[in-house]
Amino acid sequence: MQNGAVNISAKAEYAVRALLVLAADPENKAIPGEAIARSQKMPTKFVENTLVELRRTGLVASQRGASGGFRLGRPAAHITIADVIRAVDGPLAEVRGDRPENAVYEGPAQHLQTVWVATRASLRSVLEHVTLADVVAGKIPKRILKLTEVPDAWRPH
Amino acid sequence: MQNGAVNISAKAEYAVRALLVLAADPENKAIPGEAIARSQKMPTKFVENTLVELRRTGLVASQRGASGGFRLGRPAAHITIADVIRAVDGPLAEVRGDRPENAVYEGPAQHLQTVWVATRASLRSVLEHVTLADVVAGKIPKRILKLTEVPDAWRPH
DNA sequence: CGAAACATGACTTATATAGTCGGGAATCGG
DNA sequence: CCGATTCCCGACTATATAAGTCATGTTTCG
Repeated sequence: MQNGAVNISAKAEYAVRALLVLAADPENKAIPGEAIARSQKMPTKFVENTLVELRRTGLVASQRGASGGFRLGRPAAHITIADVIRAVDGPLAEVRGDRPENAVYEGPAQHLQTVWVATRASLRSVLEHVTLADVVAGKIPKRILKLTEVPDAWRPH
Repeated sequence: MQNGAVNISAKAEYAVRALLVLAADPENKAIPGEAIARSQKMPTKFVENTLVELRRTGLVASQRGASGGFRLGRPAAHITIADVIRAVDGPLAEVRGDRPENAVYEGPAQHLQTVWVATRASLRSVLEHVTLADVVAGKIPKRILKLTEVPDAWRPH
């Protein structure tokens, strides 16, 4: 009972922050892995390894050699936070290691599946609708900002 | 990259299902751990251990000896899914093992914290508003049901 | 008293997480 | 074409969590 039910892993968090650094360059020029990691005070090799993984999924492009580095694979406005998290951590939401739609129950738990599906849907409604460009510009979509304005949204429950 | 970013653990899922069995009894009489586990085909000892944990948090009450068992600690309409998950898995949402409000960033990642807080808020908006009684009765709040009606809500993305 | 049932803690096994490390392969600048 | 830069790849480690199992003790009803 140490980890929360939802846990954005270190790897996923680093990945998002690294891509935000790339997204912040309007010319999308190559930036070395070490510079990316240093600018956000993240563990260099770990982040580099993760960036290479992201290249395989096409989210970033890379160039070797002197004056090489990483750049975004497509415009920052077309990469959502969900895209990044899925690329490094797999499906957004699972129940007992399986997808919510496969969680089928009997008896009094019958309708629990609906709750899990709704949970995933609510996650998607946030993470699939914020792009890297949004975060860099500080322009979070209004509907999502509103969620942070409910009483106690910034406090533990 | 085996586990999704959000993972309802086996323990949490068993806990919810066990409490649903209790919630389904309108007289709230004591039900033995073994009967609870068997009725939902869950591992007996594991579930029993979890129920004892839930007793410590007050969500269930227990009685030893012959004709003993477990019963809900308060009305099913006053226990939300979030209550159960928190009791067994801790905080609903964390980022790199810490609470979202503590995730503070510099530079282009500055506004990322807002995204994490919104994510937690959206989770809460579902899990804190469905009670055990709702699930047993199959009466999921309309606002939440609506989430499951968006296109592809029941399909992997 | 004896059977039923909760209570507790130790134990096991497997997997995931969060990294580090070393060397190889490409590429650019001079 | 040489050498510095930088990505690329795989192996390795340590720690923790997850998901159970098991043995034993303690209450309590009938």
